[in-house]
Amino acid sequence: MSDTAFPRVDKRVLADDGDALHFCSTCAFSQACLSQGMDKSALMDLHVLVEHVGPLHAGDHVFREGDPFDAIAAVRAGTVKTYVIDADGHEHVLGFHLPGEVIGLNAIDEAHYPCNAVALDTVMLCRFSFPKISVLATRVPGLQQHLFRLLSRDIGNAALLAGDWSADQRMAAFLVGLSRRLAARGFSADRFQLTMARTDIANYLRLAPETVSRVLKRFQDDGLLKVDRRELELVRRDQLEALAAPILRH
Amino acid sequence: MSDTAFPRVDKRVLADDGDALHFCSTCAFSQACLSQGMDKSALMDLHVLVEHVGPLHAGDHVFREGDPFDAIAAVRAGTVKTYVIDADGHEHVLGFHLPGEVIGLNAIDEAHYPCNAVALDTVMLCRFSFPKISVLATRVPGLQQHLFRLLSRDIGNAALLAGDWSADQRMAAFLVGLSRRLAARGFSADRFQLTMARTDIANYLRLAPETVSRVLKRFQDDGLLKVDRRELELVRRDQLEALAAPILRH
DNA sequence: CGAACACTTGACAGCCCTCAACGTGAGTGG
DNA sequence: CCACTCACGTTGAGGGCTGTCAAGTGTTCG
Repeated sequence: MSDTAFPRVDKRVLADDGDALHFCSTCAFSQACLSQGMDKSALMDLHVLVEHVGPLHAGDHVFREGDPFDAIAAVRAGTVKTYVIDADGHEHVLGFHLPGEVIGLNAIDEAHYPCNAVALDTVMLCRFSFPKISVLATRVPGLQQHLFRLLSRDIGNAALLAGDWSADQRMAAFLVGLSRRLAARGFSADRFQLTMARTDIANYLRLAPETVSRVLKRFQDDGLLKVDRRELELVRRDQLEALAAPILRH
Repeated sequence: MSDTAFPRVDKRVLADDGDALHFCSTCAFSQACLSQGMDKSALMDLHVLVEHVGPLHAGDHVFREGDPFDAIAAVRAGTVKTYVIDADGHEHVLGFHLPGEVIGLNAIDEAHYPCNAVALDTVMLCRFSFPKISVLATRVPGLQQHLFRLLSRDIGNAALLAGDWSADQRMAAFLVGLSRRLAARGFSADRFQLTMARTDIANYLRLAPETVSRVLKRFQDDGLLKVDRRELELVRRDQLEALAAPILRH
């Protein structure tokens, strides 16, 4: 049996935060609740539906490839890495998921998780039973629409790094993308911690770890950024944006 | 104004094929209708909803990047290529869409099509207004579930070619994938026509057109396949599958 | 028949991977 | 407090895959 947080029975449930109208302000569904006209009764239904899971610690798995799919989850705190191991034993990182982002959407089709998900630091999750949220979505059009949009967005995101970009472009796009997503959640856009190892970045960008090191060093030598271990400061955001522009497309 | 089939008013509507219970046997939604327990009344609703568009001819656009999104479409016949033009003017092919497959799903999030879609040969489409099919999906859980699965599947597909695979692996995965999809629609798995140019394949696999030529030639010299212009025969499917295995993953 | 286009073939170079060695910081036990 | 260990990260040298450039061939269409 996989030692994951989802299939296990003894998941830790925290029910102490938020009331019916203001719970999960950092949640991926809060915007849907507030803006798409979800009424008080629907909000209560979603509140009852959610299970708060965590804290998970670095190295803990949320789910593993092949686990039966029964729930999606919104990251509330920390970073989750999704990845697969290919036939040659090499790791491919599919994505890093920050607070407010949803994992598990790519499992709907096959009814099994097609990848692994692991916590990179201390992670808190909101778990949504997919059968239950689907039923709720039929009664709450705003929620259905939000799910459609989340799924649609992931299609675009998955295609972003598929191009044959240079190592510099990939690294710039990664850093700028990270910065934008952090900023959207209220974190600093110019100074932040890399929660993942160089090897993880390399496996995400499809580069060798050595190349990641070299590019970061060159970016620093060129004054584009300052990097100290996993501490990062974007100095010349404009130049990084310019490098990343063909990938991020806006 | 874009000269596309969707936004235009004068789309050709064909209502001559199929009755209420058997229409669109090649349609991407037929499985949903039949297997997910869609009742007769729901089927009628879907029948009323669909608009048959076409025939489009090679070079005709279904939609263009930036067009306002209002509908998804199932390919009924022919091949549709989706692509974007990057800041440097280079074309990136996002995918080739065969009969039974759905285009436009990646447009839901931004409410505008994020890419272009063009017919590679004579194409017939089933157009579904997205607002309307969404409403119908709230009444027909099987349809909602089918839409979720279609979206989820595209996330996985978009990630397939993202790895740093060799030219041989990419080409093998492309051919095997094409063969499987054609076979699933009742076409021959071992002999088929490439409906796209070498350049299109190259822009899809992120290779140079010259590399596509060279790999195809080498595959032919090694007895893996026979290729004559756009006519293709897979001779050693097992070896191609082996090459593609790490990418296709099953 | 000529032009445009798609495709093929060849020579060469560059980017990045591989392999190897070294440096560094955190945690551990003495 | 210090030596040790180990994972992580950096730096250097060399080579292979594939892109680029160029020229040539074949086909379609006006």
